[in-house]
Amino acid sequence: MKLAAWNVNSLKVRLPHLLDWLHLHRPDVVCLQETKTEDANFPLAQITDAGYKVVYSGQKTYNGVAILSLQDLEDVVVGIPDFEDPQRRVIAATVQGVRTICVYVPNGQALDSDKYSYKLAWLQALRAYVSNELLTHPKLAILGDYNIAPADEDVHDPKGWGDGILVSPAERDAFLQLLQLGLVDSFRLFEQPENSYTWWDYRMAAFRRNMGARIDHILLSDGLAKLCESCEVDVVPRKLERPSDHAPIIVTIRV
DNA sequence: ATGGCGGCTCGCAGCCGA
Repeated sequence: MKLAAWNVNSLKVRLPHLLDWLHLHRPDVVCLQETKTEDANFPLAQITDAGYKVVYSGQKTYNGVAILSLQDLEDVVVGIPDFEDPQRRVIAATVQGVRTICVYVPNGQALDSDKYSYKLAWLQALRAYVSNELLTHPKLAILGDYNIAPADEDVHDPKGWGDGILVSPAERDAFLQLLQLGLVDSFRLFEQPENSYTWWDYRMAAFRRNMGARIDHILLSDGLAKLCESCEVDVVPRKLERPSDHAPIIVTIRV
């Protein structure tokens, strides 16, 4: 079973890339972030024609998440229960017994911004949600854009990033607290190339120079982690014309 | 590095992303 996460930065613009990628890799489940698409405008026919079932929660301009699946999507939950949030950042569904939570964690903008406090509060709410989900779902995967680089090795220039957004101690602590619920960062289960990232700024030829950050993650419960056979970043779509600034990541689970 | 890019909006400039 292949599960993937991809921040597409506008589903409308990236639909051709996504469809090509679906046909090439045939992942069982794909979690999309930053669809930036209202539900009424979701490209349902194109996704369905590609052989995928899909659930989504979107809005105009910002945010928006979706889960695509070859098999049925059951017990769909939108948002974080008991957490008021007008921003469409979370959707969950069960596929073949795997509870799948698609997340688009707030960016935070800067440490002195209101958006940063929102990010930390949001992560706290996510933690409570996941903690509860683990009680009933031993096979749990949380896939998406976390907007957190967990360690210095996850940014191209740790000194340059300092304690800023994406790497600040409070954000990294929030990420660690998620792991401490009984989750693992699937990427680090395996030997990986040095300087592996999932996002590169559009500016400064950052991709060509591999000036990136690893901020997209697939966290697995212990029950899934022991069945996990691989985790890889696919940088190929980042090389296309008009790419998303994020690359997709894929895990393979033995089922 | 903090800008440069790119996507968005009842746009024609400014916000936001990361």
